[in-house]
This record gives sequence, C-alpha cells and structure tokens, in this order.
Amino acid sequence: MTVRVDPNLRMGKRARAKEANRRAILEAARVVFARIGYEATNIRDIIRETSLASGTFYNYFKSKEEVFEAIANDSVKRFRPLLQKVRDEAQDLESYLYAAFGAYFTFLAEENDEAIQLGTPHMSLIGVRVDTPEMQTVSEEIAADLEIALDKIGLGHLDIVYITAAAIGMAREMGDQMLKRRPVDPEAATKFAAKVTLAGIEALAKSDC
Amino acid sequence: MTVRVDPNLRMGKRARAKEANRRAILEAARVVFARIGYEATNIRDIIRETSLASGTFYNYFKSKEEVFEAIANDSVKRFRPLLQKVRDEAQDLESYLYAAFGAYFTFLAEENDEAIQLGTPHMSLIGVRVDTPEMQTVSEEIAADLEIALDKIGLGHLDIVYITAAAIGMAREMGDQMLKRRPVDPEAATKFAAKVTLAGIEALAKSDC
DNA sequence: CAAAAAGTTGACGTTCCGTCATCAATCTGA
DNA sequence: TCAGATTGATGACGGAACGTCAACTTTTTG
Repeated sequence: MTVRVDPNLRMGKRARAKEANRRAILEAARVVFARIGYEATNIRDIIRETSLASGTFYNYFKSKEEVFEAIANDSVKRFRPLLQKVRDEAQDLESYLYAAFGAYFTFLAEENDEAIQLGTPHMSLIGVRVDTPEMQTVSEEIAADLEIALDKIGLGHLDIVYITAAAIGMAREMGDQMLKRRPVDPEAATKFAAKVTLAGIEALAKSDC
Repeated sequence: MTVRVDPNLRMGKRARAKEANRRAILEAARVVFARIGYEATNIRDIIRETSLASGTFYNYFKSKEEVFEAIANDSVKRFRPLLQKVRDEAQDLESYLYAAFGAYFTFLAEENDEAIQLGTPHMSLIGVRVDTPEMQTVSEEIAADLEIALDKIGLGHLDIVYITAAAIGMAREMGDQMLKRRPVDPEAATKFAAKVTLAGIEALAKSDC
C-alpha cells in the first residue's frame, strides 16, 4: 500500500524548521509593518513578534529592507504562475490583455482582502515601493508576450518597451486606486485598462510609431 | 535712485543662513545618495558632506527619509508651475495631454541631465519610490484639469480617477524607461503617451464606461 | 549698545545593530 | 543504535548610529 506523503514531511526536521522560521519572520514583519508602519519598525520589533532570538533573524535576512523585498517577491512568486496560465491560454492580443489585467487586479484584490477588511493600509500604499529583480523579470515576460502577440498581427515594429511600461504603469497606479474603492471591483478595472491599452496600441499602429 | 534688491538680501542674515543650510543638506544628501546608495547612507554621512555639525541636521529634518521626501517635494515644487502653464494654455483635451506629458518628460530629462551624463542612477531608479502629499496634490490637479477638458466634450461621465491614474502610471513607468535610453528623447515619449491616452479615452467614450 | 532671541555645536546617554562563542537538536553512517 | 559531525538557535556583547541638550556664538531688537 502506497502512502501519500506531505512534501513537508519528506524534508528532515531541520529543513522544515527553517521554512517555518522564515515564514514566521515574514508574517511577523507583515503584522508589525501594518501595526506601526514600515519606517518605524526595527528588526527587534519584528523578531519580538516571533518566538525566535534576535540573532536568528540574520540567518534569514540581512536587513528590514530585505524582508520587505522578500514579502514583495513572495507576491511576485505567487503571481507568476497566474501570468503563465494567461500566456498559455490567450488567443490574441485582446484576450491576452483582458486576461493579464484581470489576473493582476484580481490577484491584487485577493492579496489585500485581509487588509481591506481591517482597514489597514496596503503594502503598496505605505509610502514606499520597491523594484526587485523578480519584478523586472515579470516585466520582461510581459514584454515578450506582447511582442509575440503584436508580431502575429504585423505590429512587431511598435515600441514594445514603452507599451509594456505603459501597461504596467497603468496597472500599478490603477491598482492602488482600485483598492481605495468600496466595493473593490477588479472586473471594472480590468475592462478599463484593457480597453485603453488596446485602443492605444491601435492608435500607435495607425500613426506608425 | 531706486535699487534692485536681490530678494535674498531682504532677509536677515539668519534667514539666509537657514536657507543655505537647508539647501546644503539637501544637496549633500543628493550627492551621498548617488555615491553610496540610499540604503547605505546614514545621517552622519550626509552631514559630514556639509560644514555643519551633526546636531544641526535635526533642526531641519527628522530623518534620512524626510530628506528624501524633501528632495522629491522640491522636484514637485519646480514642476507645478510648468503644469500650471500647461493648464492655462491648453485649448482642448488633445493639446492638454501633449503639453502635460511633454512638460513631465522634458522636466524629468532635465532634472536628471547631470545624472545621465555621469551615469549615476536616477532618484526614481534607486529602488524606492515615495508618495508624498505634494504628489497627491498634483494628481488631484491633473484630475481636475481632465475633468474640465472632458466635460467640454461631453465626456464628464467617464471615470476621471482611473483615467488620471492611467495617465500618471504611464508617465512614471515610461519616464523610467526613457531615462535608460540614449539619447534621452522626451518628444518621442510624449507623442507615445499622448496618443495612447487620447485613443484610450475615445475608446472608453464609445463603450460608455 | 545691551539684553533677548535664534541657531549652531559636539559631547553624551541611549537605542539598535550585527556578530559570535556556546549550546542544543538533528543528521549521518557504520 | 549510537557516537561523532553538522546544522542552526541563542542572547550577551562591542560598536555604530541615533537624537538630545547645555553651553556658546551670532544676529536681531529696541
């Protein structure tokens, strides 16, 4: 008789403890950032929220900034598979844009569901925004997707980098606004952003940029 | 005989010294941030770059973060009159968009002219981005401008907040990309952003959002 | 010109940082 | 199974950066 094994049990106690500690620190940081604000938080505040000793923090992160990055990267890590699905399933530019913006705005709403209920400010609204290499990678993936989609309809000569920047900038800024509204409505934001982007691309095509 | 007086001379020595000190600190911070990076910089590093004593720093700013904000706000302060001019002179939505994006991209290029020559990273590319109340104010001004322009052509029912967010997001993200290119070309970025935004608004109008 | 006010100074106590010797728990392989 | 090896947690410690403040200097006021 074969037994289904939780992958976590495959690892030794050591490896599991490490993962648990890392998670604990990240979760504690989330909580403390929300409670007293990012700037005011220091490393001892974070570690005090866990059952770990201060020295242990440095086995996992170099600094408060790195914790913040890790939190952001965790989000990116969860988002990437969604974007992959969009990439695999999209038929053309229009469906890609709708699906991609939809994935982003929905993801953003879900990620902040808790914060929305509690009324605590969202991570991207606490005043600082980081740009990590992981985010850069996602940008590049989107650019590549758009290039393929545009090539298919003979628009490969358009400025892909600017189009990508425009789409991402739109998503970021609109995302912040979306989270401020009640009810939070990702579908509306999606339609809006997709329409603008699509129309924008068509206009660029007509005027040969 | 009337004498032209430098406004600075109208102030007493004390007031002038205060301005000079504030400027000195801001300039020193600029230099040090560029030299060793924002995260690595501490307050002593900044003050050491001036001829002031450490205690004096705290007469002007509470923290390194506040200095960063002040630098950002200084930029906003210089930008606002340009936007005001755009507002006063624009005839319609299209001319407003071209002029506003143009003002932003040109301003950005000029502000970073020095950094571009030296190859040091631009303030908005050093990994953090702050959102200050002053920037919020500019957002609101742009939203108001857009509302007026859209009302004039019977499109006041469109979602002004989202349109503003889309335009600002586009400008920010495209601005970063623009600064990475050689030569830096604000006109191209302007045409691009204005076209996309204009086409986007037209598309929204057609589909009644 | 003298008294009051404003602002600078840098030494000092405090807070926070990052390291590391020590210890406890887990893993390895015979 | 167990002893030696390894991994990683611990928290006390030395040092770095912080923010304050009493003393001092310069400017303003009347």
